[in-house]
Amino acid sequence: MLEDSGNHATALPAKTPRTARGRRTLQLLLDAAAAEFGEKGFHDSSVVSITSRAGIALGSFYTYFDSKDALFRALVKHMSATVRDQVGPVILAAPDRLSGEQAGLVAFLDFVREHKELYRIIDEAEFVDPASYRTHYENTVAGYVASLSDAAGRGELRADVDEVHAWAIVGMNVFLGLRYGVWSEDRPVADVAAIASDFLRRGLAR
Amino acid sequence: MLEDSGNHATALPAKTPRTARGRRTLQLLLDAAAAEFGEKGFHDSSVVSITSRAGIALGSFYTYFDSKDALFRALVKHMSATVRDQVGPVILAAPDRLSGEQAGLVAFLDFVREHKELYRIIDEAEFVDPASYRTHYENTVAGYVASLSDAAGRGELRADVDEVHAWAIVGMNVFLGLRYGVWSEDRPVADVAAIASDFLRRGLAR
DNA sequence: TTGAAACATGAACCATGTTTCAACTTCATG
DNA sequence: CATGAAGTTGAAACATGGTTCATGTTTCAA
Repeated sequence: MLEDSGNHATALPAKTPRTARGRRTLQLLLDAAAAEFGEKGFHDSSVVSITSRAGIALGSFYTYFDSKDALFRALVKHMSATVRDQVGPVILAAPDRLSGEQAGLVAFLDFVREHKELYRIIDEAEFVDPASYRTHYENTVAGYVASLSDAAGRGELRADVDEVHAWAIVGMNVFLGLRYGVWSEDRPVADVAAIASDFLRRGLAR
Repeated sequence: MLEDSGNHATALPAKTPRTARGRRTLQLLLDAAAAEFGEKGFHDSSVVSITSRAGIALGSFYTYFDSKDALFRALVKHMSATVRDQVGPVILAAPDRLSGEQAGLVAFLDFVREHKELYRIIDEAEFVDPASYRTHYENTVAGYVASLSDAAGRGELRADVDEVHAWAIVGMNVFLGLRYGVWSEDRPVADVAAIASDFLRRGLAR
């Protein structure tokens, strides 16, 4: 999925508001930006349009962010963390890694359907902020490698699990999210997850 | 992989050159654009920079393309077709679908390592030309669904292959290409393909 | 109540980059 | 080798949109 283990701290904007009014304005800005970037992408979005959508003045933007780039980066980290917080616990709660993966995929697809702007934003980070894009996936995969190794150690799956498997699974999940979450909802989330999970179960069986 | 079955015809620029000089200039432009877009992405690339890299005058650009967008679109279709032409035959030449997939992945990873700009360009199409991005992958998957069904019909793999499998495989290949083709060459192409292929073989076995 | 810090405003500034165009050169062909 | 079509040129027109700033308003602790 899309969770990573990046530091939460730097996800906050450089200029933390000190009053209730400030916090409200910041939230308006973040919501407007998520909608704007999700609809039009980074470059076709403008600070003018974001602030007008948020119902605040153009100049106020720079009270909260140093630049349009900084806002985008903050948003990427924020969404990245949100997905992780939504999906991570579901995987952990399962009795074993493989059924956890299935439950996690369900949670992920549900989340994506509720937040279709996720992909536009995360994917565009490849161009706006390449380093964090790469880090995002490397962290995600690192998490998979660790938990797959653990599961292998417990005898839940084949002993020779490899980093290649982890990248394959992440790629699979990302594309299933794009197709069955963002582009169309023509198949029930549970069905997609069941097929993917069965595929994975066989592929990783002892 | 990234091949699609889109029409070759529209991949050509609107203004086809009529002389040898024209064809040479067009090629200079396409090469310069691939390098430029690959390095800087669509928005940080400029027509000025592309033409200067190609060693031609700014104004000449509009002899060959109606706009910067049109050039980008032409390039996406061109690269898309190139990958398909490189990988497709390799898959076809194999004795069965599963070993074809392994050989195809090897060919794909080799190609990506030689053309690291591929991802920057194809992926950015999601923002510059969303319709063709989606079409690209839908066509790719449609090809997979067809050939997997055929293979299932021949008894090479499980009878209940689904579109979900195809999306999973495509996602897997895309991410393996990104990680082991573009980002790092720390593992031999053959090893990556062998692991992925074994994974797939088990997942799709009868 | 008060004053200093936080926040809000939007016109103006500024940098960048796409596209046009009219004058010019090279090419292909009868 | 003459002629029109194809291709070339780069300065200038044009458009866009990020960022700054001087001024005004609101908040909140003392």
